[in-house]
Amino acid sequence: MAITTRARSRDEKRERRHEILGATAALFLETPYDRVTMAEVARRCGLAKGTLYLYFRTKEELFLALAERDLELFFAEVNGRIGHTTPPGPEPHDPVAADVLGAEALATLLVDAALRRESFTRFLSMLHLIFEQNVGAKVALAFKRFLLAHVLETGTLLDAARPSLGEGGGATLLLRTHAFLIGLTQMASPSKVVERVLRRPEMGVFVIDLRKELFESILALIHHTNPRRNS
Amino acid sequence: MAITTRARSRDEKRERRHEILGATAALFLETPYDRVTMAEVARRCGLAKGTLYLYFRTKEELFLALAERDLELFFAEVNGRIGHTTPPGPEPHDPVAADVLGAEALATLLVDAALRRESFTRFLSMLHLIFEQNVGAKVALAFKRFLLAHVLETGTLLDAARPSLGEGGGATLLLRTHAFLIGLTQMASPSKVVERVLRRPEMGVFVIDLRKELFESILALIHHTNPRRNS
Amino acid sequence: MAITTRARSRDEKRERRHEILGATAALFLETPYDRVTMAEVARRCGLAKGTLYLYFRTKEELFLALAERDLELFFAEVNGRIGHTTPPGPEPHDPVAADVLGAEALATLLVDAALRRESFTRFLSMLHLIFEQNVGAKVALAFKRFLLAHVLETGTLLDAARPSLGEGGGATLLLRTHAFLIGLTQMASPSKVVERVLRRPEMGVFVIDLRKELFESILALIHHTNPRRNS
Amino acid sequence: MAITTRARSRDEKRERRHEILGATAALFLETPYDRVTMAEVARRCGLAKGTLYLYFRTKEELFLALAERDLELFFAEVNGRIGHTTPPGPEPHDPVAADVLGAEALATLLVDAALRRESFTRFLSMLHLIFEQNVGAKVALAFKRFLLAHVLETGTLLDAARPSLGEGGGATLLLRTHAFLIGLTQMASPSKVVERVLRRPEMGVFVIDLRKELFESILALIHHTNPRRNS
DNA sequence: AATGAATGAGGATTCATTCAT
DNA sequence: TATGAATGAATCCTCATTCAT
Repeated sequence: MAITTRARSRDEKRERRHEILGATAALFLETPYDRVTMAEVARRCGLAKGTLYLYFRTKEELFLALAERDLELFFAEVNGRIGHTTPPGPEPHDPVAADVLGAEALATLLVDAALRRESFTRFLSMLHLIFEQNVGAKVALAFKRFLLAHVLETGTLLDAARPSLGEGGGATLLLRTHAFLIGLTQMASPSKVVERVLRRPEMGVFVIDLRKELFESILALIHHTNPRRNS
Repeated sequence: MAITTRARSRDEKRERRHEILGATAALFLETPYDRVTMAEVARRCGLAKGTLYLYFRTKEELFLALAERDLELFFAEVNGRIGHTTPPGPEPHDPVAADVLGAEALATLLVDAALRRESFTRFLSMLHLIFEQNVGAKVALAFKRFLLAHVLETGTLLDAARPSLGEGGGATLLLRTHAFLIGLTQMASPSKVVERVLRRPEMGVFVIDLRKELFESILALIHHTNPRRNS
Repeated sequence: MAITTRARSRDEKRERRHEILGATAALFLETPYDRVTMAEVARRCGLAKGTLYLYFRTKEELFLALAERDLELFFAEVNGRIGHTTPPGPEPHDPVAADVLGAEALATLLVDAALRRESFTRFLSMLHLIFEQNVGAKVALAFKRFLLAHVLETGTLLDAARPSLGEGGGATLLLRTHAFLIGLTQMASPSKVVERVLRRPEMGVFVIDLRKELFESILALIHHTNPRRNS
Repeated sequence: MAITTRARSRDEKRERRHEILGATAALFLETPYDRVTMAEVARRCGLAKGTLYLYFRTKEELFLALAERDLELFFAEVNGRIGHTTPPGPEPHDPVAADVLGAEALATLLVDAALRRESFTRFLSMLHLIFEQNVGAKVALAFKRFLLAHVLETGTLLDAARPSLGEGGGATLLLRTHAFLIGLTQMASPSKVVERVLRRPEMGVFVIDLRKELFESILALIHHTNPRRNS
């Protein structure tokens, strides 16, 4: 696993950066955020601790970069699938003629994109924690700008594909999806201790089918975001 | 503020416990969870550090107790207001005859109860973090049982007051509300750094009116949880 | 060496503080400042690292406290010996009648006080280095005030004992002594490597008799500080 | 500023060495010694870190070389001005007939040479710190020999120009000047924190006019170094 | 019941130096 | 000669928890 070659070219460096992100993501899936140590990340990469700091200036920036990567994949998938939406067949449940994208299709799309990578949801719910730690204003700003650009872009695509969401409805839906995703994840991916507790039969109520819950809730949000729906 | 007397009787001890919880809550509202130290909690109470451990065996138990207290208040308020619901006047927007509790009234009720104490939402969103740290199985089980009892009880009350939620719909609605509340809180109560970033005009999209967002989303969930609604 | 008892009373704590200072001084005499680690200091005291931080908030404060202790002893000795100065016998070398304290006596006094503790001079020459590191404005201010008070007090005593120094001449002399002491110490107490180099016969010029150099230089300063001397 | 060409010839290499020294000096004037990093030095030169090590084997050697450069300039200036000393006019203040160089002229000369380059004094006071770190015996020896040669040479010139200093008095005066310079510099060029503290009105005693102090003290030393003076 | 001194494991980060290219 | 990616040792400080009084 030890890395013998030096990342000299721009591509090699990008590759190495990628490796670090990969190792971090893998580790993070096994361990809570503040138990993830830079030392262990380095060990997993076969790199020295100091080397990590050539690629990421702080632990927080490393995790932020990881979040960016996953967010990018998320938005890319959403965008891609909006583009490939099947033509506007008649859709009884959705009376607005221009809605290329049916409510259920949209919900499915968002759920799929959100749950494709297990790490994605964990990162989302860690973001605020990271921001409370050692993040400079500059980095925070850059991250939020990155997020903003994506939310606006994808939001606009959603608006176009489903006008019944209303002006800016796409962005709003994305944010609400985000919020719900965070909340559900925290309930659905419990710590070791809680997991054991939830195995007891009486705790069935707390055991959540993340996909199903997310789907139904997003569907509800989609319907509700359409103010004209019930008229 | 210094406490000089010993808490001898059961009541005095309960009282002291209460004081500790109050000080912790106040401190937690000013500081991120992992910056809240037992030393500072003790200082605020006018107690010695060691004394805290007479009342709570670990930091996590202290916070769990705090969460319990707030959850109890939350459920009490919800229960109380369900009980006082005005009689079943005709409600055009809600065709199910037996629904004593209108959708908007229910949403308002939940939002009010959730947002009454500022600390409540912060605790909810910290729960998973606490559980990932230093909580014994016993304590975790106790807490979840406590929560379960309340969810079932209040869920049943909701089912009765609004049959259109369907069997078990009340509990489900509570859990979904919980999830959404967590997610929204994290988005709506940013860290110092993020807060400054969000003051920029272009970041308006990310600035959230917690009450409004919560209300609309819960409303959507209520409507959607009622499968018979559109028939 | 391990410390088993807890320093409970005010006196015991003062004693423990003292022990820490002692261990630090001893260590500092063997090792350059930035090789002195808190871990080693703790080991020498038989204390845990964390315990040090109960008595000193940072490494810098520890060293500043050490400097204060030595400075206090220095000024105490100077003050004491000024007080005990022999009565104003006729002093051919020093024509100013009121000068209770002869030039050579004064120089001897200062040199003795300065060189009594080996650590003293090393601290003086480290002070600026410490201040360039991790010292808060508050602590810096406190230290300088402490120093100021002593310089003024002892300066005034000197003025009284030797009016020919002129108004404020005592304080000036102290500061110049300080400066010369720093410079000479750095030349006279070389590092291991330099020490070996200076053993070579040709390097004799660089080998300094600290006491003699200091004495002669201070004497020169005393004479010069007296503007009336050559009239 | 980036350096693109390779230094091939001996002259080009000398030139490059010079550039590195210049950049280091500039940086050192802004930053305390142990905050000066090789990385930053390299950045300022427009060179890679590794390249520095082609010219200087360690950080300490780099600083030592810098000190040498400044010392050479210092001695050159002193030597030059001794040579240009005005012929032995009658000098009332200095009765020794052969003294070509008046006491005040000599003091002025030394002060001018010492304070011409701001970096000089800072280097002097850093020397001991550097020697306590990572300097090999060989390098230390070389440096001390360099210094020795200059001290002896200039000392001899001084002895000749001012016989009243006594045999070897020139060298002694140089060393004492050195010592005083070091001490005063540390008192007169405080760190950021201390600087702010010293702005307070009550701290006036500690604010030093380096040139004036140095001049007066050197003058005192000159007078005192002349044992025949008062006969 | 209350105290608070003592503990000590734990982790991020820096930076001089090396060496493969 | 020049590069700069990689190294990894080295260290300060925090803080939940314990336990002797």
